[in-house]
Amino acid sequence: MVWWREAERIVDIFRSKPIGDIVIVRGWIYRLSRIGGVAFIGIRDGSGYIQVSLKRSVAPSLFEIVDKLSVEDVVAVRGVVVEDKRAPGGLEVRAQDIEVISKSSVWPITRSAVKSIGFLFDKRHLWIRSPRVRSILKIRSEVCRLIREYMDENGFVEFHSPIFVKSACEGGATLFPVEYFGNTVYLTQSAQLYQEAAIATFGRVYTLGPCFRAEKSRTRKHLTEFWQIECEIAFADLDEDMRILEELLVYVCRGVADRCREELDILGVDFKPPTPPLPRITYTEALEIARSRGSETVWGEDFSSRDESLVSSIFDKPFFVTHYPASTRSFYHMLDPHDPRLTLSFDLIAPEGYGELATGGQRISDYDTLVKRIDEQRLPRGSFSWYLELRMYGCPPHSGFGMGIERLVRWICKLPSVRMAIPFPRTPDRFEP
RNA sequence: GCCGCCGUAGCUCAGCCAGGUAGAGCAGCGGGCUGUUAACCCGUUGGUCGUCGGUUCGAAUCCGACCGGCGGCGCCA
Repeated sequence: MVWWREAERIVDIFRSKPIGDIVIVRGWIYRLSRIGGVAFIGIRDGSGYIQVSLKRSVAPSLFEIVDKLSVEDVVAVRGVVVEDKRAPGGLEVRAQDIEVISKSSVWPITRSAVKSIGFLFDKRHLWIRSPRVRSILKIRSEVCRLIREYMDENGFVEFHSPIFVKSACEGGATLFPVEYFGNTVYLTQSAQLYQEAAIATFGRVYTLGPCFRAEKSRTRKHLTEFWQIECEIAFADLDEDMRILEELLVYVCRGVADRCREELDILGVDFKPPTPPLPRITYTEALEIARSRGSETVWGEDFSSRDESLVSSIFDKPFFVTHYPASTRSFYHMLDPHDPRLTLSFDLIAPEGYGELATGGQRISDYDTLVKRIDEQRLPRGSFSWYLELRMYGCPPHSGFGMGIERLVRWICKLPSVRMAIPFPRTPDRFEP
């Protein structure tokens, strides 16, 4: 058996600080420097980073191995843990034995490469090793974990909807067709319709998973494959819907601020979780704000991204815009009983121009009203037969929302683009690696 | 779908406007240095100038088409 079969996780060494003990660490070399008779090897094992040092005078034969090392070689090191203020983190391992487990070719991502976003995404399979990308992806993982924690603790059941679907969730939306044994099906763009079926089973359900949009959007807030947290809540009205989203968002943000200090630090981000309540304004009020600041958008049109920025600049935390006109929303939105031009809907918009994070609202529960809306939007009634049938077998008021994971991570981490917030981004022009 | 910008060494870029046989920094390689943190010092390898075509005695440089990338708008999570 090889001597490095068992090893300490680097994070555990920093936690327990076994000064004077002999430990084995193994991982990838992320930094190398040799100064005459002293060598320093920075090792990364996924859990953390630690420095190994070695003096020629102490171990001349080991030093010959070290002379041939290069960055990203995978090595195992056995040595003594010592405290040393000169080492990063104040601890280092004085090597007594080193074995090269796997050699690396010359690492292509050099210091100057950080300026070249295209090159970095071409090398995304390697770039994800960097501390910054690692931090973002770790925060993404924590965001998803916190979402599940919140949903699980608040009576929601995780519900998996199909990826292959027969028809669109929303009119006009562009779908990816897939050949399916002689039929054409599409990649899902939302779990919502299936969740509306599931509330009769569980009352409250959520789905955290991928969605697909075949839109040739060239922006920093769009991906063709993205993840969202969607949920559906039986008996909830618009206010209840927003209350849950607000609680969820605050829970996730506090959790990230609490559990991801190190990662936020590496990113240089001073993230302050928003304190509730989040502001709520109506579409009509938001439009007035945008128009008073130079927007030409007229009532009934959806906001442009400029409008969104104009309005968001007056807030320092995410805010709700509610009661969008029916002309801007999809067919399933409940119309406002007080003003049928409006829907019981909302968007959650991030400040500082990061744009829309989430969207949601109350759904139409009544069969005839839903049929009427489908016809008005000139959608094929047949495509929604099972969805309509839900209205025939007990359909209480219900609401839900969807929040984009990449958009949330982007806002938290202050990233220039959602492409940074997913391991392997898919855009119209990029689907590899 | 529309608009704009950019393709020269593994990476970042200069050279292009005023056409004359390809340059720097980093990375790599060789050497030196006993505490490096983006080390430093000396030396050195490396390029069908995105592709195809045109103009020209001569094209990285001028013109056209195409390909690839980046950014903005629209659409939206």
